[in-house]
Formats: sequence, structure tokens, C-alpha cells
Amino acid sequence: MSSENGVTGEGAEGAPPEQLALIRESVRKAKVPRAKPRTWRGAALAKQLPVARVLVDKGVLHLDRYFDYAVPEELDADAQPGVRVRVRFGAGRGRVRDGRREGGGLIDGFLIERLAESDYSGPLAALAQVVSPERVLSEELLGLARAVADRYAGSLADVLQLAVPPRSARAEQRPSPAPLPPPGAPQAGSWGRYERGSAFLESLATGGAPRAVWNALPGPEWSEELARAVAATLSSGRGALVVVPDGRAVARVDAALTAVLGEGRHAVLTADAGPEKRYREWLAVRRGAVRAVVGTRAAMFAPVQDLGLVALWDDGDDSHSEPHAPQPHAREVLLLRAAQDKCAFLLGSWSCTVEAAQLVESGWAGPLVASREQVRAVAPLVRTVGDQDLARDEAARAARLPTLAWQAVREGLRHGPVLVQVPRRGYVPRMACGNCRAPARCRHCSGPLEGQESGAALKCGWCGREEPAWHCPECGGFRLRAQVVGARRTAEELGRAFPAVPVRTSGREHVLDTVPGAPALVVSTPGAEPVAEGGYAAALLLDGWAMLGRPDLRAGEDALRRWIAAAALVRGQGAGGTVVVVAEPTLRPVQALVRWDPVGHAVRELGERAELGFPPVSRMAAVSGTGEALAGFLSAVELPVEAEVLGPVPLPVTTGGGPRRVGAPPVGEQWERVLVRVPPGRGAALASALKAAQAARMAARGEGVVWVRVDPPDIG
DNA sequence: AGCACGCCGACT
DNA sequence: GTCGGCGTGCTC
Repeated sequence: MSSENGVTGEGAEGAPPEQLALIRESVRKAKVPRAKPRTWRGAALAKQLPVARVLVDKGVLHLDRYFDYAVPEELDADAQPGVRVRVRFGAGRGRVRDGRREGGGLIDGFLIERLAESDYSGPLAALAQVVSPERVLSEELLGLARAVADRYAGSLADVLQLAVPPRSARAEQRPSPAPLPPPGAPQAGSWGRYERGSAFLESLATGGAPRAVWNALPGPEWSEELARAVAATLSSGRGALVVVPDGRAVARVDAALTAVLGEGRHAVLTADAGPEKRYREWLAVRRGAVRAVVGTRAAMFAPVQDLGLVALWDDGDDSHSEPHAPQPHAREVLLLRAAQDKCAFLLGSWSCTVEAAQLVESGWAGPLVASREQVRAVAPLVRTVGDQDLARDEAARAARLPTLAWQAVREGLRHGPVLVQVPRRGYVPRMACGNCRAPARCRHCSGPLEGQESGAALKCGWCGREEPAWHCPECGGFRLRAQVVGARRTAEELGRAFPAVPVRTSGREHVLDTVPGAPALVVSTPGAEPVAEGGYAAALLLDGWAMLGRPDLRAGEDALRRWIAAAALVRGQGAGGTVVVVAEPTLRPVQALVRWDPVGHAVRELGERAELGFPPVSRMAAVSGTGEALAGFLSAVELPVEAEVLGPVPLPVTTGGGPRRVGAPPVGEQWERVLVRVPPGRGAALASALKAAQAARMAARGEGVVWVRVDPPDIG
């Protein structure tokens, strides 16, 4: 070890650390060249490993650089890897005031590791404070955070902000309960309904790391099935983590875990628990007192010790997408965790995303599915009402309520509650074929065509090219129509049509958890459907057009997922359960609903995405900023050679007032956006290029900010 | 981002 | 000579 860089503990006999700055001050006055490293001669430093490598928590500024600090002797014991520290961080060589050296202000950081010496050639400042001896940042969590930062071209500090909850001293003071010994292996329960279900549980219980995409049968059993997978993993002596989309799902899995495991074996991590309780639960997990976790998306980082299983429910739900930078998706984070910890992976849903299908198609995960007979036995009968039916149906055109729907509701109400799903308001209409309703796409890059004012040319939402002579590649038609919105009124009319029956509503403001099994009309927006005791007798899914006409790539998948989520609450067709969907029966998502084949739908969708160069087969990133800032960024970034830049296109100007959209430019500023697309396998190269350019831009003080978003959710 | 350092023109 | 303009670059 070199005494040149000082921090070797060699100078313990000299001046106290505060005087270091004075020493350096006099050195400077003596005009010794500054390049020569000076020593911390005289500082009372830790005798072993006197250097602390620290991640300074200061936004995007540093982009994953560590800074070395000297460890004063009195902090030696507490300054362990993983603790929160405070350090002085600021410009210049520091001023001297009252005999103390003062850099910038005190800022927070994490102690990453202790070293014998630093590779930094200047003098080291001392750690100012160890905030608490609790080692919150484990090596695994750091590795995961780093992988997530790389995947999303974000900074480590940003990811750690998502991964480590704010400290609460009171929560730290309390001792966590003593860990319980592993439970015995559970029964397979209803996992026997799936072809390889029992084998999957067996593998978990014997320490294996199976990976599966699980297409769950409709009905309420899924939460118990998840709980049994957790129990099997615990019985192997390992920990397990379950991430679900919302508080209602957490409550279901929580109850199932209590039923299967008993009290005290699992923690619940949700954002709405309040900071102290949340940190207390998190600490119990970190300390190894609790080995099983269920929670919403922030729990994806839960520091479960000796992780044996990560499980995710309903990855198509967009609440799995973290809104804070760098906006990681729970599915991708859990994929990274499964790879890093070599643990089992379970991705379950009633429906199926293209990403899930890709995991199976690529061979990374196996399918966990029930036989067609099983599906037919538990799924409701699905019927459709398309345009032709509506055209023939004069009464329906007036009331917008088709006869078939009317009959299904009336018949259903004789046997129990009937669910009516109405879409939420607020999606942008885009252009589709007026004849067959296929979305109108750009012939160059397959982006969505956006309608201008009537008469004006169509323009691509991705590359900005005009389309002067569009015709439909599906049916040859060349009439366009904007997709229409609006359905709440239909439900109100429905309520008036059945005056003897109570109408209950469940939506954003007021979400019902369950409804009794008595006849009632239950009007709900997607995602807010209450569970009915004994299942709904029937469900009516209104305005499929609105759902399918949504601008983004996932319109079909999303519509199917929402329909299936509602239909999964309906009794099986053997028990008379019926679903009526008002949508064209020739459309692919509608057919998939009728056949109850979400996996087949996702597989076909995946094939198409591969052909068109869409994610998740290729990877995309969106970069946005003012025209000037964007141009500057694009001229500086060294993209992988395969990368394709689409655009720029102007973004809609954010207007003041009303709810601010996440990811929208500052109010009143005209921003532009490009999409960058790379082929399979080049995602990491793309992310690293974008990150490097961002970092260089910060250092060079480039004009204006650009936002980088890997896996943009709204690509048309 | 702050903040100090440094290399140029007008002042006691 | 030296006080201080803001252009550059660093922060352990």
C-alpha cells in the first residue's frame, strides 16, 4: 500500500483530521505542484481498510460514480458496507473556517465497500457521519439496482431511491421478530388442475429454480395457488417474493398466505402503509426475520434473503410500471432478479402479454397451462354483438343496447349479480380503416397514422412522414374513421331499464371489493370489478370499439386482458355463466376471448411484432426534448450501428390546468421526440450508449434537458 | 448544480 | 502591481 495516497493509517501520531486542510493550505502556499498527491498524515483513521467507497446520492449528476472517503477511527466500527452515510460533497479544495475544512453541503450516500487504499490521487475527505449502523444495502440489492440502472439507462442513485425506503429511526430501534423455522411442504392443492402444476411445486419444494409463465384458470383460486408456490419455496429453506398490481390483490394474497402458512411468516409491503410501518416491514425482511413477501410494485426490490422464488401476477396491468425514473417495469426487474439470484420465476395471469409469450417462445420459461377441457369447464360462454347484428337491430340502434345484451342481462339477473364493464374516459381517438377497422399504420415504419383536421393529410406518429394515399392493407378500403369514445350513458340507461334491480358502481373514486350473490347490476370500469360471491351470473362488456381503438400497440392485448379479467369473475358455462361482448366477432382479440385463448393471441401478436420490428422483439427507447436539445443529443450519442432513429415528431404541447400527464413536457414548451430502435440482443448496447451520451451532456453542460425512456409505453 | 480557480483588463 | 470579470472544470 502506498503512503502517497495517504489513507493507510500510518500517520496516526500527527495532527487531528481537522487540521489536514490547514496542512494543505500551507502546502499550496509553498507552491508545490497540485498534481502530487498529498497525504492524510496525522488523521486518526481506521487501522484496517481506511477507505470507504461511497455512492453519493445526488440525482443524475454523477451517474454511477463512486467517491472515496477516509474513515475516521471513531466511525470505523459502524462504517460497514451497506450503511447510510453523510459526506461533504462540493467543489474546490474546500474552504477553511474555524479550523474545519468545509466542502459543499452534507449529503446522503451509501457506503458501498471498505478498501485498503484508494485509486484517487488527491486527498480524501473524511466520512462526516454514519447515519445508522443498519446495513440496508446488501450486495445482492446493489447488484440488482446496478442491473436495473443499466437496463434502463438510468442512474444507480435513482434506482436506489426506489429500492431502499426512507429511514425511520423509530422503526430501526424496534427489534424484528425471531425467524421461524421453514414450514413443511404444502399440498399441491388446485395446482393439480395444470398440466405441470404439481411438478412445478415439487421443484420449488426441493430447492429447484423452475421458470414458468402461468396462464391461470378463471376464478378466485389464483391467490391461493400463489400462496402454495410461496409455501413450497419456504419449505426448501429459501425465501419468496410476490408482486401484484394493487392493494386489492395484495389483500387477497395476504389472506391466502395467512391461510396456507399461518401468522407471522410473511410481510406485506405496500406504499399506503405509511413510512414507519413500511420501513419496519422492510427491515424485518432485510434482517431475515421474515422470508416471504407480498406487495405492490415497490416490493419488487424487497431484500428477501436467500431468494428462491420471484412471482408476478398480471404483468399486463400498467401499475407494474414504476412512474419514477428510470421507470422500470416489475416484470423486467424480477427477470433480472431471477437471473442474478438463480431463483425460480413465476409469471401468472388470467391473460397473457406478448412479453410473457416471448419468455416461453424463447425457451427461457416453460408454459404452465391447463388442458382445454379444464378451460372449457370453468370459463363462461362468450357471445359477441358485432356491427351486422347492430344494423339488423333497430331497437338497439336507438338505445345503443343490442337485443342479445338485453336478454343476457335479464336472464342473468334471474340467477345472480350481473357485471357491466364500461371503459374509462380519456383515450385519444386515432385513425382506423372505415371498412374493417384495422388500425391505419405507416408504410415505412409501421407507426400509427394520426388524423389531422378533416381533409388534411395523415401523418405518422413515429417518423412524421405524411401518408397522402392511404389504403387499408387488410381489406383494400380507403375510407378512414376516427375511433369513437363514450359508454357510461349506456350503463345508466341499462339501470333505468331494470328499475327493480339495485345498481352498484365501482370505479376510480370508489372501488368495491366484493358484492353479494343477490341479483344486482354492478357497473364497473376495467380493473375495479368487484368479486361476486359465487361468481356473476353474466357480464356485459360494452364498447369494444373504444378499447380496441386506443392508440398504442397494446390496444388488442389490453382489451382482451380487461375483458378476461371481467369474464373470469363470471360463473363457468356449466353453471350458466354468460358473457356478451359488444365488438366485431372477426377481430382477433374478440375471437381470442370467445375461444378463451389469451396465450394463442399473445403468440400471434408476438409474431407480428417481430415482423414489424416492434418491441419486445426489438427494443426501443424514446428520447425527447426541445428541438435544439434533441438535435444536440443525437449528434453526440454514439448509437450501436444497427440502431434506427425514427422521427423526430413534435409532441403535443402541455397546457396548464387539468391533470399533468407523467412524462409530458413542461407546460407550454414545444418538445420533439425520436424513437430509437435496435434489433434483439442489442438492448444493452442501446441503453449504455444513451446513458453515456446523457452523462457526457451533463458534464459538457449541453443546452437543455433531454429525457430518455427505455421501453416507452406509448409508442403508438 | 454550486463553487473555486485562473487568466485577462481598469484601478488605488 | 492587484482587484475582480466570468469562462472552465471538479466535486473523493
